Amino acid sequence: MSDPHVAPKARYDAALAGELEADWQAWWEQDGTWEVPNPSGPLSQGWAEVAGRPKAYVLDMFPYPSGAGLHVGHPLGYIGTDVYGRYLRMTGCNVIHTIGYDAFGLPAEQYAVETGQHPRVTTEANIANMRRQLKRLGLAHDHRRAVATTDVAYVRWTQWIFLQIYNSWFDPEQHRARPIAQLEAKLAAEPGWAELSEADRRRRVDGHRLAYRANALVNWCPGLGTVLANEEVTVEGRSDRGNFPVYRRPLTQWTLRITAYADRLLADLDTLDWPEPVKLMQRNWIGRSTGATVAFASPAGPIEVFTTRPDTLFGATFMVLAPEHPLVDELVADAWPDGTRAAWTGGHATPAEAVAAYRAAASHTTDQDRMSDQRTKTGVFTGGWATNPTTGGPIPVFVADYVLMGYGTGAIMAVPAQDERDWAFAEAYDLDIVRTVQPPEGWEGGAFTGDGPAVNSTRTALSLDGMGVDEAKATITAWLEQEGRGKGAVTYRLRDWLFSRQRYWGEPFPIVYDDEGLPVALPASMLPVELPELDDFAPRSRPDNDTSEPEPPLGRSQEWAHVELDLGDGLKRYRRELNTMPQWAGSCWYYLRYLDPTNEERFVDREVERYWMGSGGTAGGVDLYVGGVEHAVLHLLYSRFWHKVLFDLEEVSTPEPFQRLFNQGMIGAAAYLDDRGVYVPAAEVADGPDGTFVHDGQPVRRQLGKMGKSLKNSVTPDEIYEAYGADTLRVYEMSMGPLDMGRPWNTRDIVGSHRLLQRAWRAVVDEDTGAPRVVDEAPDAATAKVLARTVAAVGADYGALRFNTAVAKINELVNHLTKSGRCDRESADTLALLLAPLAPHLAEELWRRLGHEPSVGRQPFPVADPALLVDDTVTLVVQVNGKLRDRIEVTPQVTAEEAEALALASPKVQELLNGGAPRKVISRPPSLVNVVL
RNA sequence: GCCCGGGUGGUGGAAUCGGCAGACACGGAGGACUCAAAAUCCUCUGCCCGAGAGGGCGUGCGGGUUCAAGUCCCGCCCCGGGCACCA
Repeated sequence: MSDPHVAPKARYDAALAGELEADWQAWWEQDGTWEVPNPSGPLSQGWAEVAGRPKAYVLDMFPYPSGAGLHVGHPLGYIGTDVYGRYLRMTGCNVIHTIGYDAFGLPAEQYAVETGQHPRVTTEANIANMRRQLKRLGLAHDHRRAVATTDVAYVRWTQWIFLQIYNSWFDPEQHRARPIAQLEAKLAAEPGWAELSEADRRRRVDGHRLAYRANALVNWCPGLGTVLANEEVTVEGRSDRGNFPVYRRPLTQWTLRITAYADRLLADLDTLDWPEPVKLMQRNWIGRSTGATVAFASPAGPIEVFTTRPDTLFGATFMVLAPEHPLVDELVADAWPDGTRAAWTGGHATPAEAVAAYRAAASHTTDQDRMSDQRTKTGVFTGGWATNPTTGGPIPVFVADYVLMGYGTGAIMAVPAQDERDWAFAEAYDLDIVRTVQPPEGWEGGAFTGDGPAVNSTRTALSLDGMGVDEAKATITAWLEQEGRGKGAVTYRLRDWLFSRQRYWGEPFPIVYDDEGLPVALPASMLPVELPELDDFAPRSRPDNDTSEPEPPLGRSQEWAHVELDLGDGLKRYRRELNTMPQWAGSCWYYLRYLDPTNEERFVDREVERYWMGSGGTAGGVDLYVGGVEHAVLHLLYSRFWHKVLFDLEEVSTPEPFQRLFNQGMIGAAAYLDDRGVYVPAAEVADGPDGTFVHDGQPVRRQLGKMGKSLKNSVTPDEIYEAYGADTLRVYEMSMGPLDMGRPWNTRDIVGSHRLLQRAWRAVVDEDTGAPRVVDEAPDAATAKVLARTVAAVGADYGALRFNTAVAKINELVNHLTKSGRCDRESADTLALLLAPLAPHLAEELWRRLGHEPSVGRQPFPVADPALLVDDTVTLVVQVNGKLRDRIEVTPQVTAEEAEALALASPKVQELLNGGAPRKVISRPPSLVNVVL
């Protein structure tokens, strides 16, 4: 007796999907289906077959191997690039695609501090788990090329690139980096060089390198014995972990001279096919401002300011210095001078007292707080006066934290009439306001920042009155230059890149210090510099009042920190650099290592790099780079900077790394809170009445946002693999909406994608026997048309990353085949080919059962017969006054006159015309006629 | 506050060039098959009025341009993301 509960044995369900997905993944692996050859070197086997094809470099932003593993939001981009890469391969491209791991970083180190487990151990375990989860998706990656930034062989070349940067300087004349030896030769020819000591010469040269040491403020937390990242510091200025006080203190840090490249980083954005918002963010981040520097005379010497509005100089009625500005101490007067107004003193007896109190308060204010808007302006008078160079009159000098030491010169001339912040400060502190730009009639606001004729701007030989802003700027700048009081200048918001971290789990610097304390670069032959083994990763806690130098974890290993080396002048003792590089270092160049992952001679072979990064008439580089918009600035800017240095040094062939960038959206999810504000498992929430939500009989509140463990709304790919298989997950994620838009995850909807694959399977394969059920006949006329339309549309959609509409078109084809109840061979073959990029395991299986040799992924993508794309008749829409009134089937060749006649003859139109004549007829054959009454 | 996205049925979304709004899917309703159910297949499914034929309304809100607006322009509202008190 047969059990009626058992489904047909060859039905495409989760079990069968899981089985054939495992089989095909094993087959691909063994066959090397997705391995792609290089033009030369160890990976060049099979090159001859593909040499003539166009190349395509498809790249994902690589993941951090977190211990939490993946949720279904993570692989969205990876599936997108996989479908795209598979499609390109089927259209004849030589596609390179793989994925690696950005594996240095804080979480592994913190875990090590807590458990004593070596970060390498946890990192490798996490990578293994993530690799398993990703492999299950069936991505067409060349796994031979996968690298992790923590691989010793990879670290070696990260260090090597650092050495290239270190051993370079930026030549402002040629506007590019050049080897440091060329600078040395140039300096040696200058007078006075011979008199310098050896150490002074080195200091001179070091001052020009692209990697240099400078003092920078760090978040030092004695209680934890470590330096903290900004995100580890609370708004109250205490440590996230342990709630210890955190102090901003200067520390000698490695810094990369990215500002030298500001202009090129800005200009070359125009050559890139990137989303405009990302370009805009980079432009704003670089923040180029043009204006002038102006020197104001003061008893403490000239105070230099930068302004974008030199035309308003006559209206500068006071100056403001940042609390950290070095001239503040010299400006502070012994007593409040004559002319000091009550509001200026902050209630203190002397300027010194007032400034000291203000500075103390400012040092407790966090950056975040200082940057927050709408905060009332605070400040205090220094008791010092400066001279406005145009009017010659004295103006008071204030200290206020709305001026930042890190931007411009750390000092401003305040022009309240034309600057909103200065206006607010002037109002609060009873300062003079002089308009130098005439606001429009009826202006009632405060500061006027727009264009208008200059007023109140005349003094003996100089007058700006009546000029517009641009003319006034040019005139005053020329005057400043002539008087030697200033000159035209460009300032950037971009600052040099702080490149060292007081961490264990990062790349050690290939730098040692000699007995004079000067840095010496190790030769490339001594790379890699490996991390010392430590047993205890926990930093030593110190008392709060401890002011000794923070010591990075690498200092823990004394035998590592001190070495005896022969660096060309005999065996000597050196002290190693104890800082490590930031996580950004490894992610700056991984796309180059994918190209040539095992090369021991170079970071990437020249010929291999030229081939894969080569340009098709554009700036060149990676053909498609997909990742989250959260990397719009830092990673993408740092990476472009490294690439440009390597380009200048002729190590890579293109000026830009990523020709085309695409930001995939984030998969969000609903989280639910009960009336106590506690998250309840989202999977257990049911719909209540009137759009409300219920958990366990109690109403709960919905909150849309990210997916996360703590929000109790995480869905892992593993549960979806289990319930439907990987192909269903792929199809679902691609069908949810446009790839670049965020969208909520909804497990309920997946079944639709599963049913699509089931129906496709059922159209081709007999569910009872597993044999193909195709008829060896040509498709009927209607089917042939549907096929052609689908092929054309799906191909276009794949190529344009419109996967959601591609899925819809395939759905229509499958619906047609299901409805016709008959599947001819051409339809079946075509269906398998169309599905190959999207649902590759199912497509391989259909292809094999249809009697073909694998792999379907190596077949050419179908091309539609253009004759079948032309319809015999089209629907002519007939509107009266813009409203749809009738539809008429016409030939596509219908003329405007014919269409108009047909429309007017329509009974509907006749009825509405009611014997009269239309006022006007718009005829747009063959799609539309609009009759205007 | 500024900058960038977005707002279309019960839900996710489609409409790529100013020309039929709502493709496709989820959910829902009904039917076929079945002893019954699951699965599958078929039909319907924006809202309102109407027995029906049909009619009216409809893409966040208010205006405008146009023969014609989801799409273009002006002014608002709401949601999401980003940020720099940048002189």
